[in-house]
Amino acid sequence: METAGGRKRFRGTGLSGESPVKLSDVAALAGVSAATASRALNTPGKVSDAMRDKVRAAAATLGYVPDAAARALASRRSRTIGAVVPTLDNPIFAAGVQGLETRLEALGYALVVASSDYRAEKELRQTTTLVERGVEGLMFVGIAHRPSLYRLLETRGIPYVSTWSFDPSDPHPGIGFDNFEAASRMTDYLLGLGHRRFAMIAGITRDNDRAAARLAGVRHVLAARGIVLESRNVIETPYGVTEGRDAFHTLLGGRPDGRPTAVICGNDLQAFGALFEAAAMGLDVPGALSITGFDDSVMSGHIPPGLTTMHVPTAEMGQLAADYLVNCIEGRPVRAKTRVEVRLVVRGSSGPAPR
Amino acid sequence: METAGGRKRFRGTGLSGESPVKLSDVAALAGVSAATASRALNTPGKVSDAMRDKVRAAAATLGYVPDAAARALASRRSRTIGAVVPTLDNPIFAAGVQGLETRLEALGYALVVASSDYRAEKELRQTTTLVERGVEGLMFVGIAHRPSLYRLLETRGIPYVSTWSFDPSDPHPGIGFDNFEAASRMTDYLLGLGHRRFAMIAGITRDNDRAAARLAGVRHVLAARGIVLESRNVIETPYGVTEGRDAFHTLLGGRPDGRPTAVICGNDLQAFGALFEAAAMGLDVPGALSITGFDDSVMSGHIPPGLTTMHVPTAEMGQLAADYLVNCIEGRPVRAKTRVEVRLVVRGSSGPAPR
DNA sequence: TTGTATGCGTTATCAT
DNA sequence: ATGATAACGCATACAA
Repeated sequence: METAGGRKRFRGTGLSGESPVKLSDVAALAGVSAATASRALNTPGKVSDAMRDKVRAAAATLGYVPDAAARALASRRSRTIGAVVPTLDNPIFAAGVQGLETRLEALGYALVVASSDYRAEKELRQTTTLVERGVEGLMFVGIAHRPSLYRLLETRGIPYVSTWSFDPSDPHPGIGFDNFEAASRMTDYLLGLGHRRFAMIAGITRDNDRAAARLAGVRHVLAARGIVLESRNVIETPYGVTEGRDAFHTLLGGRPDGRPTAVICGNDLQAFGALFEAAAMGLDVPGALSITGFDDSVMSGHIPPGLTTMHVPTAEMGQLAADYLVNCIEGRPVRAKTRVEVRLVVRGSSGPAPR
Repeated sequence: METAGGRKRFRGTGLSGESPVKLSDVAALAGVSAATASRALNTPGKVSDAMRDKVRAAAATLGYVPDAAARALASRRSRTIGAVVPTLDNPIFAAGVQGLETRLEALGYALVVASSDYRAEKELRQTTTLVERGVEGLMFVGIAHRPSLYRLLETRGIPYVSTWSFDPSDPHPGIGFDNFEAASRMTDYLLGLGHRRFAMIAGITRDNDRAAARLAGVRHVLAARGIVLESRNVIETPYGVTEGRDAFHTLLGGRPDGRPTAVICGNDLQAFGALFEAAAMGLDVPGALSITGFDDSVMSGHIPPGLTTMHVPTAEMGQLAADYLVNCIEGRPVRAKTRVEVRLVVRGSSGPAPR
């Protein structure tokens, strides 16, 4: 099966040759068997010191780079984990992925990312391709996933974690916080300030349990006080500054009386938009009304008058996700559900209700 | 070589069994050979329609998921490309990665990301691990890389592109713009407004050609007009709002006379910081001085009084990088160097120099 | 069009 | 401690 004339060339893609130096070459140069070379490189403890050095030297001089595919096939380990996030365009998720990557890197794992565009269906597809690609663990955002996603993972015994949401009643592993409770806390805070007329600029709740829980949390607390969040005072719109701005305008425009005195936003971007539009409309914040955000992104503390928001430890969740997954993979004990701390950060955008 | 009693169990990591359904199982169920099953799944055109359907049905009922490692080993194709960026914490890079991922997804490739933390040494390490992991192409940010990085890639014939920088004299493939020229243009604009006293808040120039080129561009244009950018008027600091704010304070603080009338920032985050600090210091922008940014991030158009900045098509660069790499990999013709358009966006933060 | 046989580079199992 | 050798699951050149 030898091509006439010698070695077969690898030119599968018409590109110049990839490094043909394989483990057996290293072994040959070192004058040992491939098995020993493999051991010397991967489990140095299992060979003599002289052996180890000899093989390492040979590998170095040859510029040997192991083939991950072959290694994965033989060992059934890819040392790769996947993350499926709504989008990296939201800095909040980007930060989480950064935290995940940093930790994984330290643990010797690579990270492959895919985006779902906030759609459960696409999330499922992306997950499938990641699984095909042999990831050993997966991180998701939120807990609202297609049932078949869980089936796929559980069938194959692939560890996974949801982040951003913590729900004791959810049977799946997760690292996050209770969005409902956090939103409730925010609402309580505003009620304590004397606000009674509320509006909410929420994220799109479909396929997004965080957005839904935040809206529900606000509704719940208000209802408990006998305050109904009328539908005309709730706008669902994508997370974004422009969207927040438009929503705020719609909410407050042409309604001199009965205006809300507190506008709760589903995330900081929307809140920034609300803040900007309020300024454009000549509405004093927090004098005429209070505006709050969610996530505590970098700008929150800087934008005048400072955005009252809920701090979320995004990078930490990513890091914890990395630890959780790697521990699972490597057979160490893990806690299936971890709750992270969120913290209400009061800044200038909120204040006592105008009387 | 059959373990007594039957099938061997895969329990390499102590986890529950991964899907034992392999291509040969599908083939068996369909009553064909593995080769045909492979063809039916991967190159449907090469088998009869009946065959195709039969195999697909079998694969579906068995829940077959191909093993990427085996496939990669046999085909010498991983259908994975890598990206090494300074950090995803900078939304600008996150957006680029998002553009890359979206396009790759459409092209049937997966993306593995790694971060360099703005350090060339780490970038090299990360690249090496990505290469070991079998990526077929690589995207980088900037053109200042370790020489051995290029050697590694060229030795193995792995396609790569740099983004964010365009330098005709650089012999490597790239998609980006001329940071020097862009910074020059910004400076020209300010000169045209009558400014003569300049300061710059630059990014850390070490290992960062973009930051260095932007600073150099400003210096060059000013020098051509006989204006020297004194060192006390230049601060190198990490990209960030707080850093920009601090730098601005240092630059403008305790110097009532001879103050710069134009502060050019290396990126938008720094410019936001400058803007906020100016407000805090009671300095009117653009009345007392002009402030400019770079990148045109989402907030630029919203933050009062609007940030004059250089628009950079981040997502587009990511998308073009995807196209470039995939075309290389699949043997299609490519243009090694692509220049993208940047555009000066004039907003409220800049205006005529105070007399 | 379909089947057969081999090889991909590494790890792991068994001897020695 | 080291060596021989069989998987690992799939793709592909070649034969039919």
